[in-house]
Amino acid sequence: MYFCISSSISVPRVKLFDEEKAIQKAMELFWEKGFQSTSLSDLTEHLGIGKGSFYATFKSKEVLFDLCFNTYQSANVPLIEQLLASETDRKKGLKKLMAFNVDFLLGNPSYKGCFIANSCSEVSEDKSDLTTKISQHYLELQRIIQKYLTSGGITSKRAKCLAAMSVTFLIGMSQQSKINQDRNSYLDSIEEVVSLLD
Amino acid sequence: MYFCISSSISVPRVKLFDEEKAIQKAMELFWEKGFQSTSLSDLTEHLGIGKGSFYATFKSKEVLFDLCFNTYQSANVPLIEQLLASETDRKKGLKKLMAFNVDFLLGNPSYKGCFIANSCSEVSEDKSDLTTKISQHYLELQRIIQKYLTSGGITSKRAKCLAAMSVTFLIGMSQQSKINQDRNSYLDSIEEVVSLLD
DNA sequence: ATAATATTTTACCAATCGGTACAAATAAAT
DNA sequence: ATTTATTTGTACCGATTGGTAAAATATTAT
Repeated sequence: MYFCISSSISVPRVKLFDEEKAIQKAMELFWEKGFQSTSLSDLTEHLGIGKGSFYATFKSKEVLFDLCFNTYQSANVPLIEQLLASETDRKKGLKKLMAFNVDFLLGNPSYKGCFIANSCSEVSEDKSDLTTKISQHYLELQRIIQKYLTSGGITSKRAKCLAAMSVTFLIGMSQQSKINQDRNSYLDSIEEVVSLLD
Repeated sequence: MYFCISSSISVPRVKLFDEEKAIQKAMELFWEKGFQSTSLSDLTEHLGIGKGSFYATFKSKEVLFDLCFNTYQSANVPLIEQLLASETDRKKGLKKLMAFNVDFLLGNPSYKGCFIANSCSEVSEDKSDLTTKISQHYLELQRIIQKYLTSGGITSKRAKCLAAMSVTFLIGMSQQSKINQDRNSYLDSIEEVVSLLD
């Protein structure tokens, strides 16, 4: 005698596309075109899936954008920390970070700036959550740089100012890189900025 | 004896709305929302005119945007030149320019950054003319600052670097101001930047 | 093979997009 | 007041927007 409690459970077909890779692709598209200018058609076409699959896996365009934001952020922050940790000389470290940013911005020919810096242009009165996410990202970035400088012997107050200034400068390069791709000019500017650590 | 060639010329009604003021209003709207996110309905509603009048006076949304760009630019460049000219001490002058920019960015509660810096986010592969316009604006701004510094005794090479760095920093503040309105933080950063002139 | 179940495609939704055509309204000159 | 030129508001255009519903498809367990 069997106690067969709802025995007929069938496991159906598995997902045919890799969700992680889809987010990655979506991120690249949002990165290149921005949130507003990226249409559902753009997304489904670029991801190679239909609308039904899109809304079945990601609830909406905004939710997917949020996922992309998180993906970008969680990939870049450790990169920055690691980059700074690899250089004990504080001036060289900050310079390396900024030069890396230039390579990052001018590396691919699409000139799409930085995903998060670009997102500053997508904020509106009804997207306060995005605003806070961006804000917190830059606060974290500033905190990382500040900590790096203070641990190098710079006073806390000055390190905070220099870190804030660096973040602003990095954002500036991100935005300006869409217009001006003069690599040497950026490197010269960086040289000036880091000379503040002399 | 008269030579009356086509005598029956009637002068019709005059325009009912001030085109200049309309451009001004449109500029504020584009400034606040960006080009893409500003719809024709937004424009006609905000300008208080119908669609017919809109396309009769301005050929298209893009043409109007171009007019707004020119208006903004031709209003701001002289302001910057005048501001620098009013201060002989170079460090104080640069500081005044940047502090003015902070006031400008944080002055109104809409947090809409700088019209031109915002426009960097509107460029796409089919808008190369906008790209060049923005590029030329920043080159001019850089040239103004560079000239200001060289005439103050700074070497040409260094003045160029400092000017480029200043422009990047100004763009950074413009973009960041949409997210972070910590006025004192910006002022501290400015203090660091201008200390390069010591 | 068949049943079960998740996925994907297709068709469709109302709303809005930028832009056009045209008739009604209006003001100046006669 | 009529004519004339021009601007104006209204209606409308096809295309596209983000999003939904359900039918069709594919895959696995039985």
